[in-house]
Amino acid sequence: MTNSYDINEFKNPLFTVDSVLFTVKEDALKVLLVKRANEPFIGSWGLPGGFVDVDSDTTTDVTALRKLEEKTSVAPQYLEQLQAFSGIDRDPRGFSVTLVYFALIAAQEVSSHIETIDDVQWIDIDKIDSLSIAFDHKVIIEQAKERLQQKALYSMVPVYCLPEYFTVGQLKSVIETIIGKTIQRKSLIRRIESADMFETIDEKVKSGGRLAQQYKVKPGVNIVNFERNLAT
Amino acid sequence: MTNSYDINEFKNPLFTVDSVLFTVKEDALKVLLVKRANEPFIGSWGLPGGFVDVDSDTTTDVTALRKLEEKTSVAPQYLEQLQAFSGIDRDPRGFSVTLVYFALIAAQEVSSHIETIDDVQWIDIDKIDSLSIAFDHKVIIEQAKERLQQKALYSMVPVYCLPEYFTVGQLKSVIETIIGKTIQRKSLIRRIESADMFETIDEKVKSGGRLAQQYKVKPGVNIVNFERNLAT
DNA sequence: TATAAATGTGTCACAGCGACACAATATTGA
DNA sequence: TCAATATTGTGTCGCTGTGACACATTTATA
Repeated sequence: MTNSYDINEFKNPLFTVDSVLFTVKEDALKVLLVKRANEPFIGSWGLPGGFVDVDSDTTTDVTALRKLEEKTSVAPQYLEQLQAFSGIDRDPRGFSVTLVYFALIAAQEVSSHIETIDDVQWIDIDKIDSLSIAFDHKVIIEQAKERLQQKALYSMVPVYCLPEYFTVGQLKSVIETIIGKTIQRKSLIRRIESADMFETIDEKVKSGGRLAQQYKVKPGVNIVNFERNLAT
Repeated sequence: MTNSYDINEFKNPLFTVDSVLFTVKEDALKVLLVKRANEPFIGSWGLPGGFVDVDSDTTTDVTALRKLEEKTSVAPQYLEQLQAFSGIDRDPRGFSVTLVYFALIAAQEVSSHIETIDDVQWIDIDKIDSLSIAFDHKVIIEQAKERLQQKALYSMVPVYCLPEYFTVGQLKSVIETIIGKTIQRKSLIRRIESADMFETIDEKVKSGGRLAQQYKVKPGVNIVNFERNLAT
């Protein structure tokens, strides 16, 4: 009934899973890149990823998480599928497909681990152009950036670049770094209050001026999409 | 330099490309389904799709188009990637990945061809639940529907369910069928005028009342995304 | 010729964002 | 001690785009 042998498998495309892991650090949007240890493109920077382990990975989501954890030692706070990139030319070994994920994490969560390694680095998104990047990963990163920027206009995803407790000022700063424009504090507060996805923390925190209210994401809550974009 | 032999290829996941082709016909949202001629799920309805032909397909987009044209004899007016679905259990032959596309076409473009065949049919989206559908295609169709509904709220994609020339009334009807709610004619006209993606046609057309203005999509124009959603 | 049916227009209310003034509360330095 | 400064938080006005709805326009039909 199930053919363990399939005529098409001979020419199955090469299939990999890669992730574009973003964070905001030092007021800049950064991407996690890995110095490639294997051919092709050995020595170039590329996205963290690899082949599916069909014996242990139950889905490609698991593959993406596994590969990210190998490089960062922690799971990202946000993960979603971006898009698949395919083509006859993008890999010298033949027709290939990369399923790309788009992930977010707070810089603090990984920085201590990253700093001890020199083949895994946070690269400033504005410096990608001047680097030699493997495969079509430069294009992929660009598309992931655009998706993140879009999402920042109509959803609260940027909170996943922040630690568990955060202030309005921190979130405002992260959003502004992502979209490359300033936004109104007032508009952000209105959204935080109407979204109903955050809890206020009793203890306030120093911030250079008046003590700031802290928030955290309500456990198990879904990301809210607003019906309107912020200023373009 | 290029290894024609790769250790991982032995356990490469099964990779296919499927499409959810929508149209609006008789005031209902329909999906093109195909009666499966092969195992697994022989005899069940499933999405049109299949394996990549790595010798002739330059990208998976081409695969999706090729498979759709085999069933409808024409190319869809709109095609975009939806998402990949993967898992160890979704195909009895083992770990598999389906890259799913989401496509739109005017019913008139295909109806004459479809009607002569009985293993390819437009199925009403509300009747999917009561059918036996192959693989996880029921879930996939549901997700594609949600994406289409979202897009209908902030973009003009629904025009691709209409013939070249269309009226405001026709577009209004198609949108309402997709999202399952009524919208304001006035709001739609405002969007048509501000989007700058349509040309008016001199010749007006009968519509049961006053003659209706006709529109067509400007050649080579991109779909406009509005900054605000229609009523939810 | 009146009625029905659809198209097209004018206008008001409402929601949410932008802008900005201003109040509140912390730190810092003279 | 107190003014200057910095950041947070609030109040409010204007603008834009959608919803709602009335009304005018144009066609077919009885």
